[in-house]
Amino acid sequence: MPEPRFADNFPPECVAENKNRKHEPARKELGASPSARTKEAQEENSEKEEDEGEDGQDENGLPKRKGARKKKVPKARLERVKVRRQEANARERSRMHGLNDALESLRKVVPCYSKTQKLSKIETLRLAKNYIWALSETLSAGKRPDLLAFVQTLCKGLSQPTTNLVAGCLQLNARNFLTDHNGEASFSGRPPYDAVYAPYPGSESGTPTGHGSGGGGTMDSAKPFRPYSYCGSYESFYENPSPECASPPFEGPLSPPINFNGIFSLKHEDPVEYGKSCHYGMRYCTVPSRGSLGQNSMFTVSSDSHFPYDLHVRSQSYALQDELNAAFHN
DNA sequence: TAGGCCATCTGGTCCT
DNA sequence: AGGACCAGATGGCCTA
Repeated sequence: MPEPRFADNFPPECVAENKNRKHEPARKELGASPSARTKEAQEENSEKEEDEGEDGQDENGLPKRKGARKKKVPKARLERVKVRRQEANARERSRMHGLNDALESLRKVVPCYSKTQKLSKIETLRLAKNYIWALSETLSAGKRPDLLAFVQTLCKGLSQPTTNLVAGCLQLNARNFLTDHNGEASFSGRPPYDAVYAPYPGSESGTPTGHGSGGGGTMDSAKPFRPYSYCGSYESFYENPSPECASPPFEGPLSPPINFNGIFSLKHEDPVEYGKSCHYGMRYCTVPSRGSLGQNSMFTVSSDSHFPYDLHVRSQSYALQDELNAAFHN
């Protein structure tokens, strides 16, 4: 039986969503952009100048010498050059659109995806790098992550606004965590599976509790709890001590990633798309490693939250939350 | 209004 | 020759 390849488990739209997608030429007709139009106008003008420049002046306003006169380029050739340039521009546009689509796919699988307030390109890449690193570290450790360490890794090198955004996301979803005596973060409350797939009883909009629906911080205890778990233990295969140093070496096919999205990230998106784009790791996390955890919530979110950008946390007295706040606001 | 972000154009380089 | 890729330049939009 062949080993499952990493990409096999990615949601198809994240792997090959653009494979067969042709950027329709109509998306932006050749030279249709304002910039293109001005450039074209410039080109036309320059061509006119060339045509009219037979006995005109050079760029310094001096009369052109006969010997310095440019060799006249056939108009057909000029046209051809112009057409080729336009085609090249169209290809370049298409290429950049593809790049942006890929980036958008990336946005959807890193923590804190919001349609309304997108991460910038550079922040998306940074967050993705940190995210991969944090997951790798978690896999290496072979145990549940320390929440604080995880989010600190996640926010390394991010701008303050992005850090705040991530903080908002994680604080909200951190209510799903409760710390044990070792300071480890354990999952509690709504399991990731339900968070991704299941409707939300008691929520008219079908919005997950705390996802801006004003759940009032009540935990949903109606659903049977499927504990968050690791899918297996992994050998440590990274040598670099910090994500800032270098990327970890690739040593062969890796197992699918654990889906931390279901725990950490807010998918500020309609549920269908959310499920489509972010569930890829869940199917590998079906073997419970612990029994059900308590329903205690470490965090509550006030009902007047305007998540994720205007987040108010009610239970300021909780220790872990204080830690998080301190970390995020330093 | 300055600064950040972005889309687009453009010319150069490399590869097929 | 032509396409892919890249980086610099430019202008538009948005926000603090």
